[in-house]
Amino acid sequence: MGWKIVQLTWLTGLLSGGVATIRDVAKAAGVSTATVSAVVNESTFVSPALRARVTAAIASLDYAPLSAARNLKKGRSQLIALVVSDLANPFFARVVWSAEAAVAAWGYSQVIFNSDEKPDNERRILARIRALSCDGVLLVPVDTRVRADQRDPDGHMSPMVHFGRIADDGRADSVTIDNVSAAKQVTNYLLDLGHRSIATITGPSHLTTGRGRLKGLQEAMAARGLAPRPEHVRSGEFREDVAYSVAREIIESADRPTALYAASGVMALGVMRALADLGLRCPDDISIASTDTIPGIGALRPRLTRTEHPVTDMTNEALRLLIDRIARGSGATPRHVVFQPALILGDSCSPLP
Amino acid sequence: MGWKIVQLTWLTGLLSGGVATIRDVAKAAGVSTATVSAVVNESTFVSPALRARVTAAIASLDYAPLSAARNLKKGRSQLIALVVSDLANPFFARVVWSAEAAVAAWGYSQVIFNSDEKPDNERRILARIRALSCDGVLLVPVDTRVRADQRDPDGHMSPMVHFGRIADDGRADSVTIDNVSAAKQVTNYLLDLGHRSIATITGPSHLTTGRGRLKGLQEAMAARGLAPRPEHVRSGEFREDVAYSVAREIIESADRPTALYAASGVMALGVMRALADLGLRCPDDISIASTDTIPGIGALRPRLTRTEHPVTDMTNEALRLLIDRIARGSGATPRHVVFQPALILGDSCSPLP
DNA sequence: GAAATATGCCGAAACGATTAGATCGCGTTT
DNA sequence: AAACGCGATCTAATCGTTTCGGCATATTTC
Repeated sequence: MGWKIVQLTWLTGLLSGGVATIRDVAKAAGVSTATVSAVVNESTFVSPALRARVTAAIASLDYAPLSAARNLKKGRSQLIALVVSDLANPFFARVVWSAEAAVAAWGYSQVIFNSDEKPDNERRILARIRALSCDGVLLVPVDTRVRADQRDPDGHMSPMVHFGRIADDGRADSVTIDNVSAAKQVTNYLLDLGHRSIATITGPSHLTTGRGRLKGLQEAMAARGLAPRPEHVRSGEFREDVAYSVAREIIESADRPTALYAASGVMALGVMRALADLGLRCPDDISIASTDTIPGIGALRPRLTRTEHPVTDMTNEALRLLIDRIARGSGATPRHVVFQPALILGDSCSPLP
Repeated sequence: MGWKIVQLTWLTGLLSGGVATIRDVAKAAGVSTATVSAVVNESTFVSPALRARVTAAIASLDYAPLSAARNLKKGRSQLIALVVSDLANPFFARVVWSAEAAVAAWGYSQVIFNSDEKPDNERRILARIRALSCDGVLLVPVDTRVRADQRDPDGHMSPMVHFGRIADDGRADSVTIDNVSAAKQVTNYLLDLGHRSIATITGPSHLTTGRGRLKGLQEAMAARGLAPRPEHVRSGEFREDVAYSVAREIIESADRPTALYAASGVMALGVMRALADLGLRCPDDISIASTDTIPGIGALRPRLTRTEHPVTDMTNEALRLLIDRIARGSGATPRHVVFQPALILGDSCSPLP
């Protein structure tokens, strides 16, 4: 029972400055650091008696293992990086929200980065992520080029899943939405309503999201022997203000379309605002539909007809892939999971006589 | 010039498995690890010749210092935790966005947590933050009780700034909005329009935000010898669905108020949706005003009259306080910065005849 | 009852960086 | 010319944890 004596000494250890270390705990409990570690990590069997002493010591010292030290030894950081292309976009805010829960559920913590659609930022961020030695990366890619700098010396890539967009020639795992299908669903709905003059405000053509949604619209129209008028096809950043001004142009132009397809939620908002400012009514003057949604869209009248992304499912799946990739290494061939959007009918589109 | 020989050996070091370490670089450049460290950190003067060799070695080995090791030695993690109370709320999504930029500007990275307004979650998160040994915490507090577990052995608190709400008896630095003033500005505006029957849907009374906004409304009315009817004062979580159902109740009740003050942006959305569903028009049937906004509110018609928070300024200031606290330790007395909200006039309120 | 095998715990060497203190040249001063 | 100072670099200890190998002690096996 010699440990009762040393038990008195931990107080000095505690008072002598910083936070309690595993050595303080070991001393207080009268055991070795190996035993404390075993108790903390439940790695090997420890007798109930010692376990109790250690647990008590941990509690009284308010000890918590320092992750920096643990990470150094284990070579992991318990960190997963989420790099989104536009944090101001409610869609990605939603992703952050979903991802936080999923990441926490897997025992990791989530570091957030915003590339703001700028390749330079993306590069900086990826370097930073590497410096932090995050265990995995969830990336909404901005730069479509091959990202050689993210490859490790063996030529493999560090654990990374692309989200929402495909880049790097599909060499990374990815979770995306079927953009073509989304646009097709919306376009077919509009065509079924009798619309023939359909305009679209879509995203940048260098992104699979922008390209795919435009392609879907074109294919759906082509299937009925139609095509959008060139001046009715406009692409630009996925931003509310961009959509606002483009919508004004389109609507004020000589041949106003009868329907307008906005390729994202924030764009739809911009379009609606343009309409309101122009004193036009939807769907009486023009039908509006979109892909992707934004929170609070429920308060908007008319109710927007749109396709919605299963964001939570997509995020969970992305994280599953990432965890898997972390566990299994970079050997396996990349997997690409594509989700299907669902058409939500509102009353922002009216049939054409 | 003996280092040319060893230069050939770094390849073996590289091929022999993992990522390059500072020792590999040192060997490749024919210098000591101390010199490499000096070059990397620009801590002491290194001659141009050596610096060049080291830089070249770093580049060819694609070396990046392992933060886990660096953090262990330096006792810092380069991480700042942001704990928000509801990631689903666009207001906090906005905070995350602003904070990301500010945090990055200070050279830190941002770890996100969502307490979801649950004290238990908050406790878990704070423990996690401690384990990660984040250098600082930006916290939207949920639990108003004293957080003893966040105090270090000296009885001081770890660097932490409260955001949006005050808790822990104001022992931590804080950045908040003047909630009373916000509610007063809105209420006075409504009163000036002639409204006398003003209802409010406000936040939980245990939060300074909920309490303050109610207090502002009451004080503004009291200043004119008025008071809201008890059944017109409803408090609940800051959520869209809560506001929706409460709004329906209030509006469908016998004595419908002529104006309704929603204490937050999402609540205002819920109210607007309730109005739309009930087939009522704003401001003809009832005037609506709120505090705090949500992105995309610009598309909403009528334009909402509201007070807005200078979110970016608030976030920047919070981070400034936090950095300061990190640098200066926990000795200094806590500072509390209060921002003033601005009244934005829309057309969701009409004068009463 | 001795040998072989488990069991429970400890000692000490890593992990990869930083940094105080030691060392080594080399130009200045006296 | 000897002593000195100083700047540039290196050596080695250190941060707090995990973990491998070893060592008693307890249990089984013949």
